[in-house]
Order: sequence, then C-alpha cells, then structure tokens
Amino acid sequence: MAAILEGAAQILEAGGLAAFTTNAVAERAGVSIGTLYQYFADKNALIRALAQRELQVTLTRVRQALLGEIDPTPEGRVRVMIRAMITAFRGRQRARKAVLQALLSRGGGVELMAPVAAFLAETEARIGQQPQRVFAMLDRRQLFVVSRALMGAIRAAVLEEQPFLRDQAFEDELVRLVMAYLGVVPAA
Amino acid sequence: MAAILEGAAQILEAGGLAAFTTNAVAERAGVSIGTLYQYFADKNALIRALAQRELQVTLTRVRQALLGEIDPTPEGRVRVMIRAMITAFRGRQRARKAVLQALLSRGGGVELMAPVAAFLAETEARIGQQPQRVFAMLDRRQLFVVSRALMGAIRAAVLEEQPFLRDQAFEDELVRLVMAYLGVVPAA
Amino acid sequence: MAAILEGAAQILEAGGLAAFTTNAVAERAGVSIGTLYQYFADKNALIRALAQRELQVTLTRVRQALLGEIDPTPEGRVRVMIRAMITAFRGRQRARKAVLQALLSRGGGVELMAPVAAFLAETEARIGQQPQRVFAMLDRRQLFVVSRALMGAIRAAVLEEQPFLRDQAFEDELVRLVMAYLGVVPAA
Amino acid sequence: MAAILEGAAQILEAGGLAAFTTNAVAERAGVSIGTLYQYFADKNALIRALAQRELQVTLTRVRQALLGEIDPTPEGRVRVMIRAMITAFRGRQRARKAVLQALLSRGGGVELMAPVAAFLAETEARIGQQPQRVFAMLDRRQLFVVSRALMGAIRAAVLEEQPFLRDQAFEDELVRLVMAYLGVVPAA
DNA sequence: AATGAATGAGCCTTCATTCAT
DNA sequence: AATGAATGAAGGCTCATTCAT
Repeated sequence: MAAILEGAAQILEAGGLAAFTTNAVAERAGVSIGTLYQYFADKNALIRALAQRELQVTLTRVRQALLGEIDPTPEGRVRVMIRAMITAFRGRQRARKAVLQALLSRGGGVELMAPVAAFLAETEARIGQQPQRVFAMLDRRQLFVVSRALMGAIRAAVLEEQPFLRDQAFEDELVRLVMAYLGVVPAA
Repeated sequence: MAAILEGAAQILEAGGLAAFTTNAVAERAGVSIGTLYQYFADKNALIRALAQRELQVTLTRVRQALLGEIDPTPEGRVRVMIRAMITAFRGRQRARKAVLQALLSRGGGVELMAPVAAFLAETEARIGQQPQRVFAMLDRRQLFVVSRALMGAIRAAVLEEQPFLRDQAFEDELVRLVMAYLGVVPAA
Repeated sequence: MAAILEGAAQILEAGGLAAFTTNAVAERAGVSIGTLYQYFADKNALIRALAQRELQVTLTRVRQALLGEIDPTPEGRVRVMIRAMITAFRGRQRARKAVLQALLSRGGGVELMAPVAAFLAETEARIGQQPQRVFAMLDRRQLFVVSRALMGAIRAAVLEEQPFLRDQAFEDELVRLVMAYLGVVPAA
Repeated sequence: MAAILEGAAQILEAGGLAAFTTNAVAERAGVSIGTLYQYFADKNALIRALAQRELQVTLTRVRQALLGEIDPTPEGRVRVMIRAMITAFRGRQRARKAVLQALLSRGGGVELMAPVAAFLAETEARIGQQPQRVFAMLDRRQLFVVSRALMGAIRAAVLEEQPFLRDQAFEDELVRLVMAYLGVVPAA
C-alpha cells in the first residue's frame, strides 16, 4: 500500500495528471493492477489517500519546523509559521500541484479545504501553547481572511512556479502582510 | 458559436469538468458535433475560448463597478477595486470554477494567471488615472503578494462556498488587509 | 471542372493521399464544396476523373515523344517506346503515385490496368504503322509478360523513388531486356 | 495475437482495405477492441505485423519450393526461383493484395519493397551456394531491373487475376525473359 | 492475496455529403 | 449554378475496472 502511494506520487511528479492512470501507478509501484484494486476501491480512493498522505508529510514537516522555536515575539512566531508553510510546499511541487488539481477537477474543493483548515487549526493550537496566542483576537471571518490570503499567495507562487518562492524577501513580505493586518484589527 | 459557448458553460455549471465532453456540449448547444468542430479546432480551443468569454464578462462587470467612482481617498479606491473583484466572482460560480478547474487540470496555470494579471493591470491603470496611484510604490514581488493574497481569499470564499462572501464585513476585512499592508511597505 | 481536377492533382502532389479530402480539394480549387459535388457525384467519381485526366496527359506526352520518330531499326523503335513510358512517369510523381494508390486502395486494380493496356495497345498500333511491327510475333501471353515486366520495373523505380529513374543507363537496361526477350522468342 | 492476425487477414480477404477497421478486426477475431490494443500499439503496427506474417508464410513456401533442388544448370536454377515466386503469390490472393494495398496506401512503398528485396537476396544467397552464382555478374541497377520486371509481371498477373498465372507456359516465358537478359548483359 | 489478460463504454475527431439560401 | 454551414456516421484509441486463475 505504501509502495502504491509512493508510485502514485512519482507518476504525478513525473508526468502530471495526464499520466496518472491506474495502470501506470501499478506498474511504477511494481504491483499488478489487480493488487492496486485490492487496496483501493477505485481511482478516487487512491487520490484521496494520496492527498491525505501528502498532507501528513506536510504536517510532519511543519511540526518539525515549529519544533525548537523559541523566538517569543509575535512576529517571530508568525515568521516561523509562514516559513513552515512555504517549506511544506517545497519539493515534489508537481506532485503536490497534481494532487491539488486532481482533487479540484473532481469537485473535491471542500474536502481539500478541510485538511488545510485542520492544518491551520493545528498550527494555531501549537502556537497558542505559547503565552500569547498570536491569532487569538481574530474572529472566524478574520482568521479566514489571513489564512486564505497567506495560502493564496503561496499557492499562486507554486502554481505560477515563481522563482522567488525560495527568496527570503518573499517570506518577508508575507510576514509584513500578516503583521500589518494584526496591527490594525480591532479587538473582537 | 455563441450557442456552443453557452452550452459549454451550462454543461460545466451543471456537471463540472467530468461531464464536459465535446459530444455533451454539442448536444446541449443544439448543434451537431461536426458543427462544434467547425468553430473550435479541438477541445482545448473550446476551453480557452470559454475562459476568455468568462473573463470578458468579468472585466465588463468590473468596469461597470468602477464606473462613476469618485471617492478620492486611497482607501476608497482600494475598496472599489475589491468590491469589483468580489462582484466579478458572483453568479455562475460553478461554471467559473469549472473553467478554472479545466484550465488547471490542463496545466494552464500560467495562462490562467495571465488574464488575472491583465485584470489587475487594468484595474491599476484605471485607478492610476487618479492623482495618486495607490499601488505605485510596490515592487513586482510586493504587487504579487497583495494581488494573490486578495485573490486567494476571495477564491477560497468562492470555492468553499462561504456564506459571508456577500457580507459587507468580509469586504471590510479585505480592505483592512490591503490598507494595512500599504501602510507598512517601505518606499521602494 | 478543370479547376477542380487541377486542385485535386495539386493536393495529391503536395500532401499525398492522406491530405486528399473533398473539402481540401474544393478549397484549393477555389470553389465551394457544394460546387464540387455539382460536378462529381462523389469522391470516387473525382478520383476516376483524375486518373483519366492523368492518363490523358500521359498519353499526350507519349504521343509527342513518338512523333517524328524515324529510327527504322527495331531497337530504335523499342527505345523510343520505353523512353516515352519513362517520360510519362516523370513530373508530378507524387500525384501520379497517389492516384495509383487511391485507385488501388479502392480495388480499382482492373480499371487501372485497362487504361495501361490501352496505352500499350495504342503504342503498339502506332509502332505497327511502321513497316516492321516489333511486337507482332508475340502471342497474348508473351505480350503480357514484356509489357508488364517493363511497367513493373518503371513502376518500382517510381514507387521506390529510385534516383536512376532519370539515368540513361536505366533506359539502356530496359531496352536490353526487351531486345533480348524479342531475340529468343520462337515464332508463334 | 495469432487470432487477431488471423482475423485481420480474414477481414482483408473478405472486404478489402475499406473494411479493415480495428473494431472489425477485433470483432472478427473474437476479442474486444481493448485486447487488440494490448497487442498492437496502433493500426499501423497491426498492418506491419500482418505484412510480416504474410512474408513469413511466403518465405516458408519459397524455401520449401527450393528444397531438394538439384538442377545444376543456370536455367534450372532460375526456373526454380521463378516457380517459387509464383507459388508464393498463390492462395489468399485477396489478403495478400490487401496487405499490399494497405502498405501502399500508407506510403509504405519502400518498406514493402524491403521484404521483397530480402526475399530476392535470400533466394540469391540460396542459389549462390551452387558453384555458379547466376546473378553474380549483375550490378545494382541491372539486378533491380530483372527483379522488378519479374515481380511486375507476376504482380500484374495476380492483380489482374489472369487465368494463366497457373500455366506452365507463363512460367516458361518468365524463364525465357530472364535467361535472355542474362545472355546479353556485358560483364560488369 | 496477487496476478494481468480481457473488457467495453465512451472519448475525441474526421470528413463525405446534403440542402436551404 | 453556386454557396458553405451543418450534419452525423464511423473511426481510432484510452483506461478504469473485473475476474478466472
């Protein structure tokens, strides 16, 4: 099962959504197509599992990025979070993009956003363990705006394959954006 | 031709990308498959034309939203732009989403963003006719960050079908986000 | 009508059998597809007419080649005939080849051979006007063998696009072949 | 795979090139269209395989015809070769003709001739094992002329469905043609 | 559990032909 | 006579899925 998912990710990374056929995945994974169907009810199940696995990887990476964080200032904590998000999107960008596309083209918009929301919540919670919860004063709508704005900028950079995705300056601007917003939000 | 595009939009609206086959479009449009191919070289050409048409509609709507605008303050102008963007995304959300998905699933990420950029440029230009150009002091990267952040938040609201997409408060937050960012950006 | 046939020949010459569609022919001829069907019942009729026209051209050319012939020896007359055949196949080889293929792929083998036979008969007759009829002593089967052998060699040179189709030496060998055969045939 | 090829040959035999569709072949072969494509990359691959198979049959038949040959005279050897060629063309003429047509209508003229050339080469080699190589003194052009002339005559007899294809006298004339030519060719 | 040959619905596309104007 | 937009049967091909071994 792990081999199949790995094969799926590789196919996606190498050839994009167009090359992502069940037969191709099975072959790459080194199993027969029959075996693939023993573990996944259909192609959709495979995609869902893949998305979940990618998310797992992402979260793990983010958690590690957050680990050992000590900068006590709000800006320091925001920066760590943003860096974690950017980092999470690096590597296997094509596979990640493809999973995203696959999910989208199947109308999985909502399902897609649920894990993202979970990720944001978890990040929030983790940060909240610190004395001052950076986003604590935001209401639902405001949290939605910052998080999606942030994700939107990173997502666009990934999708448009912008070279500055790796630049420090890009991270700086995102931090600036969030901090500025936090600075002007009235107490809820 | 208009009938075919309309049929295509309806199919997309009703069944998403999965239902979007050339045969289905032709049937919905009330023409034969042969006729469809007399006007569009292939399926991709149809999708591109559709995307362009949707964009035309969007731009027209935005232009109208901007028309008659007189609030001279920077915030006033930013608000008008944001309202135009939100307005542009209302109505036929599924078709719009589907076109977006179609383009995405074909790797048309860049092409997709080109019109968006054009839209932003046009908006910019229009606003720029005023004495003070609101975004004039931003460099490329910063412009990317604001515009994509904004689009990301709106896009997410559309895709997640958030009910507050129509609320004044949502618009307020977006305005606040942009204004806050503009307030802290150092002169380039 | 002449324009249509000319267009057809040009299409064939330029793009081979694959490009030979009624629409393409009509466009190249500068008439509408409807007009084409006013003159030709269907695509087959067009091909047949084309084959006939090509044959006409060929025969005309052969006739001109034979005109003014004075070499009285049998070999001289054989050479003239062979030269005429080779000449007939030169120029617009692709169109000629394509007509041939089209006819073949429609099972027009027999019809194809009828004009060829007519051509041979006519050549024979023309040569026969001279005092000594070169092929007079051959029976049906023998005439078949020489003529088809000759045609076969030339045809293969055309189809295989052999460069020596234009060489004098190639003509020499064909003459030699025929003369040798004539030399050993027993009186019928 | 054998069933598919057999089905293809039957379709060709029964309906010619026009009836030769992948769906028809699959149905005749008693397999699904999917299975056909599991064994042949596309329609062309099927045709090529068919041509090869037919050639195999032909060569086998020729080999058997040549087996046990002992006549040591040049004429005896030439006769054996010619008999083999004629024999090879008998049986399933329509299928053979259709494969030929199929190859031709795809512009496979050259490829078609390659196997024929191979056949001639093999025949040559086999005959060459005898003390005197009959065609050894011919140059490339001359070899081309004899072989294509011979093939041309036989081919025409097949295509025109001449009744004397089976006659001894026909064979005699071909032998006479070749021997006469060999008799007058100057030493290279 | 694993295999993989077989399946077949259905997709995209072409092109000969028609017919109202 | 000429036009050319419209037609739609039919073709090549893909790929998710099944099932006997």
